[in-house]
Formats: sequence, structure tokens, C-alpha cells
Amino acid sequence: MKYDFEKIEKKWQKIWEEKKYAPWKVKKTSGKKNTYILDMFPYPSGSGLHTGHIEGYTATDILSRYYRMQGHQVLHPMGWDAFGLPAENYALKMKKNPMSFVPTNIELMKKQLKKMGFSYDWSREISTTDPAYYTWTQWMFLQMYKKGLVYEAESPINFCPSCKTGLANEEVVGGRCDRCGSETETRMLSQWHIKITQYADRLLEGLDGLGWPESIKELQRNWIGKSEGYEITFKTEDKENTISVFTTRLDTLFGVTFLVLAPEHQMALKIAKGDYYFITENYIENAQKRTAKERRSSDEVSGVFTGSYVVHPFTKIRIPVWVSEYVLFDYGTGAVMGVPAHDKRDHRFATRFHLSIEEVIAGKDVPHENYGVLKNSEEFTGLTSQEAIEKIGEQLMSSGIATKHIYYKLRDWVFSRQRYWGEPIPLIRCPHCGIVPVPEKDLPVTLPPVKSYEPSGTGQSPLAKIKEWIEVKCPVCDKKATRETNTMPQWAGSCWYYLRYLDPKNKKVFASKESLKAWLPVTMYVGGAEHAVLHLLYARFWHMVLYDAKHVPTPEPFARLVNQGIILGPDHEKMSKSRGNVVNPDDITKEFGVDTLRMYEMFMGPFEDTKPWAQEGIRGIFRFLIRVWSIGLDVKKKNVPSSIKDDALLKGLHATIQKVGQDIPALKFNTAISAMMECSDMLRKKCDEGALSPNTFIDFLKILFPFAPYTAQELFHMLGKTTLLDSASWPTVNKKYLAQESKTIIIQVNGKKRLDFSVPLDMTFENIKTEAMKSPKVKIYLKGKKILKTIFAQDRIINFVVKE
RNA sequence: GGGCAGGUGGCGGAACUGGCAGACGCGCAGGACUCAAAAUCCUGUGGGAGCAAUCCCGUGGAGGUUCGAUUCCUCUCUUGCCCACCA
Repeated sequence: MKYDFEKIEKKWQKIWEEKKYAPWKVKKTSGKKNTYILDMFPYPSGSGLHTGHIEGYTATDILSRYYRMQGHQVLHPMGWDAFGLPAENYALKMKKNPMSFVPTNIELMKKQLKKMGFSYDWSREISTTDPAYYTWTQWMFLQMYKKGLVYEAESPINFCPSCKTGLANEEVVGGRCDRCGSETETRMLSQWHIKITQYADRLLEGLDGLGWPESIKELQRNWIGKSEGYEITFKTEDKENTISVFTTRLDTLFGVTFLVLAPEHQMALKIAKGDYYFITENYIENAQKRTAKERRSSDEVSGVFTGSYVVHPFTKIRIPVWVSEYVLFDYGTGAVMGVPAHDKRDHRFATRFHLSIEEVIAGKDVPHENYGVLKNSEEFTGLTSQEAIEKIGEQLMSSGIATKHIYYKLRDWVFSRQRYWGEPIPLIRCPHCGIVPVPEKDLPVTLPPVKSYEPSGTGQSPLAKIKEWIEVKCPVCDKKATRETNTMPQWAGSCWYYLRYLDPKNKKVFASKESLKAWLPVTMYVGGAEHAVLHLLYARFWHMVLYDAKHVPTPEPFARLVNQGIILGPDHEKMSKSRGNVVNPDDITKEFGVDTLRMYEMFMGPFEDTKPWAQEGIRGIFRFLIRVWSIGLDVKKKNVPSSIKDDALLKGLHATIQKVGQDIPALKFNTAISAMMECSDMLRKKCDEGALSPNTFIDFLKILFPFAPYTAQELFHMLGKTTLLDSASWPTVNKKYLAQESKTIIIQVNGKKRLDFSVPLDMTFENIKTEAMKSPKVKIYLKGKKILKTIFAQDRIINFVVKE
């Protein structure tokens, strides 16, 4: 009988469907250990699943099936991240309305997921666009609002001219929109912000205890960018104005030879004098015309002198004040002290404008940014940088010139989007009462259906045009008021979806206390690393807010995180349509079947590594499955009684069971598969010898099952079993079969292998040594030489160290 | 410029805690089956020397520690990813 994977797939899909996916459903009380295995949910794009989805989802499916067989109660849900720019941009491109388009895509992708045999508990499916879901997104927003974590501010924000909306800092990558790649602009817009910065320290500290990849933790640390330092106030010569600067290098204070203000700094024009006023004004105007990107990428050093001086707090020397683009307005105080001897940027600036350079840190050939011992620093000379920071800080603070300060790179989360496809922000603007939150009983504020939802580009949401939706009575004074028309960013819904899975139908709360207690934190979270400072940071923040309000029982949402490696095209380049190197999973399943695709993606290399697709490599997995299939047919035909025990067979099989059982939780799927391949070779031979009984073979099917559920289940069925393998338990490793009767010792001479030496288990070192020295092969190398030393590594190696 | 992760056959990769480098797979070569091809199955396959037993070389490069290094240390070259005038 042929290995007709297509027929097998259809057969079991139908059976699983008929059984309403019951084996994968979580029961309320089970007495079992709870394990929550979570995928990053996809946005339903219309082009369906790609190889990257399948890689991550296969891994979690293997884990889920494995833990179920180990007797755990496994929660493994799936849903749809359907709001936001990706879905809306795609809909715009297709000239369709997302409201009708998204459900179609969901159906398409759901079908694909089911075809891939992923064992999701479909009874818990959610979509962020479902009003029953986003009512809670809005509710959570209101909790933040009531806690004072939400504020409206007009500030210079990143704006994507193509997506026609404001963006958060996290959504701008290298000066470009994370979604469409257009260069972003800076615009003054009034936007809702969420005070994520208030949680900066906790977001930082919480990382230490998480079982996450170090690289992701490091990315978040860098993104939060905590800097501890001092704010120093400099007085102008005429004592009329003050300028504050932030520095982490107070030890270089005596090396200050100039001050620099960002062009946006209010003090710039205030202190500019005489002819310098016009030069300064002109410079500032020009700078403000340039985009952030232009400023950043500019190689030339620019700046102007304001004509004013400040006074050094210790030396009382006059320090010129300049204005330059290289100083960022929105970090620190928007002004810096220039220490050209010990800061590269200051050095460049000083060189360009011939400002003096004073070295104050001794030692080191390259003076830039090095800590060391102070010189030319009056009474602080001779102190180390660390000591000096402390001492200078103390003195300046006691005279009120400096204060300790901590700055973060992290900015508050710009939360307004001037787009249609998102959760409406549940606030009302009342001319009498100001901003009024929508009462919780009135939630959800549903997104109205519209004909045209194109973004306007005016800084107004498309919702602003829908009069009947905007006009509303003020919940406080009952007078005419209007709805907030901006929508939430795409990240809002994904900040808490893992909570809704726990209790997806609950109408009273977003999830019951019992369910939260039972399942949090998420045991294992698998997804791409590209969300390091977006979703993964926002979700942690959101969770912390809920934790503080006692809505969730744990301070962190995801105990363990794993990033799947990116799958490159066959040409070792990132898959992209323009390169034409995209591998379509549908083509693979058509030719080789679902199980082959699943296993091949797991076999390509370590799960977390970036790895290229090799079209030809698939054959190896396909051959393996065909071999297993043909062994299964023979096993059935021969029907060897279980009483026949073959020692070598059982040894090999149990070693494999052990290996696969260790590799799965360690996510070493590639080596697990290679172990099964070796085992199948042995099974083939033993089957031909008439030593392989159905029951023994079934143990092999059980360990194959998480990887290749269709093939394993079908063979299980063919061997007369009527149950689903889902309810089988993982085969127990019989230690008896793992025990060795003899051990192989490697005999080396001067570290080079000269002999494999098989000896009884209980043979002592001295005896092995004596016997080994008798061996002719070893004798050759010892002949006429003096044994200086004999190294014995327990059960492994004997090494004779000899000399002529 | 900064951070992180890598560099092992023709290719993807394996190697526990410092202990047989190259498991497993692809590809390739030879063979079986076939009128033939594909598919499948069997055998071989790091490089070099040799009929052979066997020997020498070999984990980006140069040093070092060690009886022994892909693994640890120093320097160096290089690739990928992320961040980037963050004071």
C-alpha cells in the first residue's frame, strides 16, 4: 500500500473535526499539572501561512503533544491579531473593507492551521477585532486612564506620511516606518500617551528573573536605556539665565570647554546676543526644516555660537554656549556640556570649530570615553573617575548646583492612531466637563461600519467624518459632546490576548480569577525576535499595570520565551517577493505531505538559529516517513507475537525513547529526529529478521507522533488500535535496556587515539591499564619509550604520556 | 560607533561537564530493480599518501593553558542580526 499522505491527512482531519477537537480541549479540573504553551498569534494577512509561522507553530505543537503524553493538562490556544496597520494596509491594497476582508482571511488561515495538524483548542479561539474581545481592551485602557497613566499632549512625534498616522518610537526602525518602510517625519500632533516610562525601572528589573534569551533581555535593557547621572546648572555670565545639562561623566567636569544646546532649546534665542542672534535664529530655522532622518545621517558637523558664555562652577572660566543639531532635544535636558577630550562627538565638534580641548583623565592612548585617573582637576586630581563622580557630585549638590538624575531612552507610548482599523479610544470630549471616560457599562465603543476608511493625512482619524458616531451625550452633564476619534495602535489587542484565552467567553470579567491563577504565567512563549521592543515590552508593561490593580496574580506574563530562528530562502537571503525566493508551504505539502513539511522544518537546524531552506533536503525526511510507513505495513503483515523479545532491538528503541524525550523539552528537535532516523534503520532490519512485534513498533509511533501526527496516527490505527494517539502516554524508558554489559575505553598515546578497548563494566583502572599495555597496537607506540604519566578519565579514556 | 550571535566536509548540521571531530540528512559515486527513466533500496563518501594494513593533515587565523582543546584564555580576521549623535 502506497504512503498516500493526502488521504491520511483528510481522514484524520475529518475525525478530529467530528470529535470537535476534544482531545486538545482543556478540562476545568483535571488534577494534572498545568502547562500553558503559547504561540504569537498571527495577523490574518490573506497570503496565508508562511514557512516562519509553520516553524514556530510546529515546535509548540510538538511540545504540546509531548506534555499531554507526559500527563500534563496543556493549554494550547490560537487566535487572531486582526486590528492594526498590517491588516488595514493589506485591505487598502486589495481595495476591500477590513471588516469583511478580515473574517475571510481568518477562515483561510484557520483552514491552513488545521491542515497542518496543529492541536489547538479551537473552542478558545479569539480575535482582537471581536467587540466581545475589545470591550476588554477598552476596559483596560480605562483602568489606566483612571490610574492617571494616560495623558494627552501635543508633542513632536514620529509620523508616517504613507500610513498617514502617528507612530510610537518602537515602531520607527532606522528612521523608517516599521510597517511600510517609508521615511518618517516629525510632526507636532496632539496625541494620547501612556506613561510606560513610569514603569521603566520595573520593566528593567523584572528581566533578571525571566527565562528569556539573553539577547532579547539585552535589547529591552538597551531600549529602556537607563542612565544615572547628574543635572548641573550653569549660570550665564550676566547671571540672568541658567542652563541645565545632564551628564553621566561628572568626573570630566574640568574638561568642559563649551556648552551645546539643541536647536529646539528655548534658551537658545533667549541668550543669543548681537549679531549672533540672527545667525542663531537662522540656524535654528534651517535645522527645524530638516527631517529627523536627515539630521541623523548628516556627516557634516554644524553649529553656531550664541554669543553668550556661562561660568564654570569651579574654575569660574567663561564657557561659550553653542547651538548644534547633534544635541537631541528630547533626551536629558536638551543641552550638553562639551568635553572634547573625552567624548567623540564633542571632539568632532571642537575640532570643526577650533574650540580648545582639555584632557582631564590620565592614561590610555585613546582618551575618548575612557574612565581613569583625574588630572588638571584642582583638588580632585588623582582620584579615579568613580571616586571623582561621587566627590564632585557631593560638592555641587551641597551648593545646589547639581542634582542626581536618572534618564531613560524609553519614551512614553504614543497611543493614538489616525486610522480606522483599530479599537476606538473610549473617551468623550465634553465642552463643559473636559475629557470624560466612557462609563464601563457603555463598553464596548464599537467601531462603526464605513464606506470609506482611507486615512486622511490631516492628522484626523477617518472616524472624524462619521457625524452620527461622533456625536454623543456627555455621560456627566448630558450635554452635547463628541467621541475621541483616534483609534488604538495594533499592539493594544496583543498586550493581553494570552489572558483572554483562559476564559474567552466570560462576559463579566476579562478572565476569571481561578483561570488566571491556574494558568499564569505562560509556561512557554514562542515567536519571532522582531517583537523584542514592541509587543514583548508593551505586553509586560500592560501586565504590570494589571498586576498593580490586582487583576492578575503574577508580576510578569511570560515565564519562558523562545525565539524561532528566521528561515532564509534557498539562496541564504531573507525570503521576499522581490527576490523571488519565497517558499510556499502549500507547494511542499502538496508534493510531500504535512508531516514531511513539519519534520523538515524541525530538522533543518537548531530551532533558534537562522537557517536557509534547502529544497533538496526535504527528500531525506520524506524517505524517512516512507521507510516508517513500509515498516508499519510489514509489521502488520508479519504480526510477530509480543512474546518475542530481541535484546538489541529493545536497547536501540529505548535509547531512542530516552533521547527524544530529553530533546523535545530542550527544543533540540533536529537531534531528536536524527535519533529516530537511526532507530528506523534498526527497526527495518529487525522487522526483516522477524523480531519486530506490533506492540514494540507502537512505542516508536508514540515518540514519532508529536512530530508526524498523521503518519503515526494512521499506522497506529492500521495496527488495530481504535483510540487516538493523543490519549496515549509517553513510553516509559526501561532502564534495564539502557544498561551496558561492557564499556569502551579509548586508549591514547600522547593524546592520540590508538585503540578502542572493550572491557567488562567492573574492570578496574589498573587492570584495564595492564591489559591495554599488552595489546600489540598499543605496544608499538610504547616500545622503547618511557611512560611519564598515565591519565585515566573515568569510563572514557586512558592516555599514556610517553617520551623517547 | 555600540550591543548580541556565529565561523566545523561540496551543502544543512552533530559532538554531554575539556576526552574517539564530522552523528543524522542532502549531494555525489558505484551497485540492485527497470526495455529505459523517475521513484525506491543497498554500499561508499573530510583532505592527502598508499595495492593494503596504515600514516600524515584537519573545526576562520596566530599564540597560550592542558596528558588531551571545536570546547577554556589572549590577540586577530570575518559573517549575520539588532540598535544607533541617548551625553
